[in-house]
Amino acid sequence: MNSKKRGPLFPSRRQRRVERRRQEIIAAAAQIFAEKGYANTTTKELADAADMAEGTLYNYFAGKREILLAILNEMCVPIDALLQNAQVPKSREDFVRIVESGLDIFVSQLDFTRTLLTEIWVDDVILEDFVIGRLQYIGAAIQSFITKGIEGGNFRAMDPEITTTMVLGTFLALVFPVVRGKKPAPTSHERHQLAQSAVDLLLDGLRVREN
Amino acid sequence: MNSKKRGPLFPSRRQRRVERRRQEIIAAAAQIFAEKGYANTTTKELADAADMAEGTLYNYFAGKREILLAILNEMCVPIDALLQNAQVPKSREDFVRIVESGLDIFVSQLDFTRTLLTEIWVDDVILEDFVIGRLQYIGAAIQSFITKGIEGGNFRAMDPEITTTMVLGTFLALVFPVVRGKKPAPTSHERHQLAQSAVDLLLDGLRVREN
Amino acid sequence: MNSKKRGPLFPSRRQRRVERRRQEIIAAAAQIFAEKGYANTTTKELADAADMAEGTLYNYFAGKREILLAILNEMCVPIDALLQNAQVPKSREDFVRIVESGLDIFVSQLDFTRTLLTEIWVDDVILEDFVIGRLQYIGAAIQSFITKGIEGGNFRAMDPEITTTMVLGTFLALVFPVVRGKKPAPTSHERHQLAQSAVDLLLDGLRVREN
Amino acid sequence: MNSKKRGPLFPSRRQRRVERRRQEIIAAAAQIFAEKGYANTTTKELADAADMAEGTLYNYFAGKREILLAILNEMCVPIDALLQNAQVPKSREDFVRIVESGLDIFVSQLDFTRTLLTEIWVDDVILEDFVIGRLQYIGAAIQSFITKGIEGGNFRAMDPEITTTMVLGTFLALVFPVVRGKKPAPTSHERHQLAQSAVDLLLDGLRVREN
DNA sequence: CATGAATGAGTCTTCATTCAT
DNA sequence: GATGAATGAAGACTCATTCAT
Repeated sequence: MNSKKRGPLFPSRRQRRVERRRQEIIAAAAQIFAEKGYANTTTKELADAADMAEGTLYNYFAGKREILLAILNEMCVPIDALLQNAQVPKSREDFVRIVESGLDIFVSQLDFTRTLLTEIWVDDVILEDFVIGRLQYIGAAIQSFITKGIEGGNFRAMDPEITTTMVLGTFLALVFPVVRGKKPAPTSHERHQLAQSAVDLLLDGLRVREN
Repeated sequence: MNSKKRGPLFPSRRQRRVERRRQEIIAAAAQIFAEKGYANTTTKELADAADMAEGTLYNYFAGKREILLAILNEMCVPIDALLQNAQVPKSREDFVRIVESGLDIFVSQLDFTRTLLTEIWVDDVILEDFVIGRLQYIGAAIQSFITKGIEGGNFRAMDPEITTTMVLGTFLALVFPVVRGKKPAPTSHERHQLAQSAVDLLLDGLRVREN
Repeated sequence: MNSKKRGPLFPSRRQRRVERRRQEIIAAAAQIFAEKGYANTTTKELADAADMAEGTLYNYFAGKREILLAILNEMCVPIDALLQNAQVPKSREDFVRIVESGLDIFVSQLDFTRTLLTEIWVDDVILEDFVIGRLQYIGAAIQSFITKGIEGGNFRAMDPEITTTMVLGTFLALVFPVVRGKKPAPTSHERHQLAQSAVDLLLDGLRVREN
Repeated sequence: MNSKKRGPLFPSRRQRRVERRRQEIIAAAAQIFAEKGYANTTTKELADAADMAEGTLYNYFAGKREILLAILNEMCVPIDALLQNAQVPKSREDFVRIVESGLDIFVSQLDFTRTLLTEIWVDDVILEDFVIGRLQYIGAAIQSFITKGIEGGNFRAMDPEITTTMVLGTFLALVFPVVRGKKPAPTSHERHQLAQSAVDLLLDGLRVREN
């Protein structure tokens, strides 16, 4: 068996080294991309940030764009894990927990987040490959949650789509100032409170219950 | 009176022609910038889109970046008009009307909107000059609205900041799919309904009133 | 007879107007060329300096280069007059007078002088057409002057060529700081003294006559 | 000791290679600049002359202008060496030797000389940085030489300034035709004779000593 | 594998000249 | 004749990618 092309289950020492190097590049690149945007970043800057020569980058990635795609793939790993594990929420606590987990992910890898949020406005492929499917998945989950609530007599008969939009938008708006460096990243505790407030507001609204 | 340098109230024929030409360039450029982003757009493409030679652009703008800034300035005119005229909402209807007006503006100049939303992730100057001040203004207005509601006993004592975030985020999330061409622009009627739903959801929440 | 193309002896009113306009352009252009050099001057600057639109220049000159050539032609008129009138000097006074006249010409049209002196280092055609012939003419005159002096027993048997070089070089070095704005233009009186000193030095040298 | 950043005393192989390449570029560029002048030379021409791609130039110089400045700096090295070593001349032989050395320098790097002489008419910075100081230094030395001669009773009481001008001008006029390709570069022997003749003429003048 | 010099297509910008008004 | 907007070729400079060492 060719030791150079063993599968990922038993990576050779070299393969592990390669993988480590790729991670270093990805981390360094995410930071620069986050600061200046993909198009305004030169491969020289990437190489410097990763502390290697420009040519070396090309031993690990086919080109600048592949580094970007690798960053976004990397970022999707924890997100997809969350999406897979998360059940459709059955209680307010469930809901809070999921929102909080999302915040955790986005905040714990701010550079990746900003890189993604920057590119989706410009790059159709990225939007398609990394965002749309997941948004639809999330949207479906939320809608299912709402629909069940309506059927169970707990929720008013709101348009599920606008509700979904509201949840996602709130999420985005929470992240934006942090990503743009206009607010410090919230601590773990603050993230919990943010998630609670947001879910609370979503469920019960602003107005006083008159009864 | 010197007809060549009349003020803006009585623009000479030449000045009107220049202004018209600038508008043509701005409109054409906004479309391209929206499609590909500022950094990925060449001046050649701008010129082609405006149906003129590359050099001609420079008779009307000092450079590529000035075209971008002109676009954003242009976009801010109706926004600022709305912000100036809008009173702090006193009723649900007020609130709906303002949200609806905002949607009107963003949707009626989608290219400008997308150009702005694309650049704020990357360009600190643009974020600072075109967005932050206005967001603070809007945020202050919303907070004032909420605070009054709380004082009047109509609103629950929510953190005004998270509420503001929710409003703005919802707004952003409503616009995003349209800007990215994933949804058709809503009709005037749809915009009204969207505004109503969003305000309704914000005020009363998702849950059934139990009384 | 075609009144539009009458010869120069009886210029029509229009032709005089054209000539006047050309002179205005030439004077304005010489100033700019002197300041920034031909290559660094734009036609826009020429037009502004001549207080007309860019296109108008082309009604009077075939192009930017023709303006330059016209300047140099203009400058040659008084020079050629001097060269034609000046006799081979017969006395020290003759010599002083000629040098002084040369200084007069160069100083009285400094912009033209600087323009010429700037371009001869770069432009072979200009060097050939405007300078070389005249230098040779001057050189021949000086040599004739020297040769006669030698024959008459008044001058030592110096190599006439080096002497010519010395005269011309002195002339150039006198003009340089003025042209470059490092010294004010000498007054008429100063020019006379300069000419006297230079001729004196040339004739009798630096050393004390020991007899 | 870090072999990559050793000082100039022990340049690493890389540093030597870089320096060699810079010298190649400088030599090639000086030739082109001399032929066409700085402003009329394109970076493409520079690259072709140096037998490399346009972009490669920018690995060694920050821009076109830096190449020009490097040329002039290069040219100043031997000049400054001469100026530092040369004593104020005490004898005719001293004087001849210095003039001859100057001719050697200018003639041995004709392209540099022409480049310099071309730009000083147009470029104030270059005039200031590369010429004026050195001219003043030379002028002061000549004046000192003359003053001493006057005090020692050997020289007539000429205005030292005009004498300085004459020396420098002669020098310039000697160089001009060679620089402009109108005369072949003088051989070493000819340079010696030129220097002798010039100094001789300067000291004793043209006229026969009558005693 | 690492390096970084070399490459040259591509970018933004300038400007001499033309031409419709 | 006068104007100045339009033109587009050309220029200085950048940068992703390649490849010899």
